[in-house]
Amino acid sequence: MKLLLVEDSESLRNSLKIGLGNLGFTVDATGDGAEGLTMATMGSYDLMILDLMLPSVDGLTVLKTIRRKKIELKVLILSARGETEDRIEGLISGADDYLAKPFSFDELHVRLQTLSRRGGLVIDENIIEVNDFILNTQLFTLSFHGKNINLTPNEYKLIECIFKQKKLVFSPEKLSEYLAGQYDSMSKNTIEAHLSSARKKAKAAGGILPIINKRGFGYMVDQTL
Amino acid sequence: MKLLLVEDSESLRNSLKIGLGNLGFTVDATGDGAEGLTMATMGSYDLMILDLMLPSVDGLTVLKTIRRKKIELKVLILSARGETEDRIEGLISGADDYLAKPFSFDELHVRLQTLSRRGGLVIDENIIEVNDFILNTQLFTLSFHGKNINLTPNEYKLIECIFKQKKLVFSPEKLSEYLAGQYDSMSKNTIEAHLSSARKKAKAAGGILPIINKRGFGYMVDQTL
DNA sequence: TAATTTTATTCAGTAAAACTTAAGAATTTT
DNA sequence: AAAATTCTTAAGTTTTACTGAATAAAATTA
Repeated sequence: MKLLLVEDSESLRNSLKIGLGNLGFTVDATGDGAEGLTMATMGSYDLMILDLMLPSVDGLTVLKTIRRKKIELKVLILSARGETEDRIEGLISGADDYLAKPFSFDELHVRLQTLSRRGGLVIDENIIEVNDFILNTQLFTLSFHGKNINLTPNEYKLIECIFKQKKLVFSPEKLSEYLAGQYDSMSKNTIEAHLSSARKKAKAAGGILPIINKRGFGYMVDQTL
Repeated sequence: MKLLLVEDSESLRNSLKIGLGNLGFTVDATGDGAEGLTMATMGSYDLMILDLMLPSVDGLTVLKTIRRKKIELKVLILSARGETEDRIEGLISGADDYLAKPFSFDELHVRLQTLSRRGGLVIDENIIEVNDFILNTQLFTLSFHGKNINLTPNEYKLIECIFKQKKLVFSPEKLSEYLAGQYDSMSKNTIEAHLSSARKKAKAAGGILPIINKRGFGYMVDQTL
């Protein structure tokens, strides 16, 4: 699933690139309208995120050109000017969706999902979503609201194991076996320490890791949220 | 057994999600008609619970689209408008069943069972039902009318032991052995205390724990109810 | 119905499970 | 080999559960 990101602001561009990467998109990015246009023409992208405010060539012009050239591409417009005027003109010009700045990463995520579903595209089967946490089992990353959470291998494995089967309770023994392999094991406390560390990191990213303990039974995904 | 829940009201959606989860369904939920439609198309669901009143796309439209696309899916319609008019139009449009709001969780449960039986689907072999109590031996949960009852490990084990064999009387000694293992035991009174606590919790959830004492022999499922 | 026995409940002390933090060991990277 | 990261263990803390004694409530029997 290839995505082209055309966004002036370098900081936003970079953070979006990482966040969208975690969502399973292959992201190319540029801050220049003209360059974005040639990239859209040359590369075979499925989706495009297009800022209206751009140097060299204006976003609307880029969009109009793309549509004129009949390039098959879902375009999501991004704009700092939240006015209706822009919205309408943009959509008329052939945008598939519109998002006004400032926006949350989750909002963008939902829009992209809708866009790609509408087009019959599958984003990625390696993504597990729980609450607003996104686990990428191919990149081995966990993110929250587009923000990366840096996990150690064992922390990652724990979360993967639990996230993969949302309706199962994993006893510490099971988890230990999962982490250490069949012929080795680690203490219950080690599991606890890893989980604690992972929870701390999730908290630092602004979220609460949706893994709860069922005292006496084990750990599972928090279904109540 | 995958179930798709499309319901506008967030509170109802969440409580249904938990309740249906306890019944052994794997539940995905959304409040948006368009999203529900794409989910139904993409994911391989066995059952769908569909509210008629929805934002973006109307429930009936969703249903008609699903039938037109020949998606194999049992659909149960939910509606706040209890009118016959709707009922008929909905059923004609291809719904498999219809439930008018407000409804009890048990009513919904029965309908779903009927639907899944008709379709040759097995809900879950990890569910033990006694009266209106539902014990999920995979999630280690007990619920009553869709309401969760939080049990401690020993309380859970007691109920599991007794529920699993509805026609057997378990002496306190048997139960003690079941809880503590072969080489340890607990006093008769301890068993009584756990049971008492569990009964209290069940009562707080609005029900009466269907476990009775056969004086001089032990405990068993209450068959009279 | 009063006395007796059995079962239920409550409560408080004790025990155990889980969480956190920190520090040293093991591993990997540079 | 040094540095950095990660893993494991231990210890302290907090939370939750278990247990048994005391008491209350039922059921049985006399």
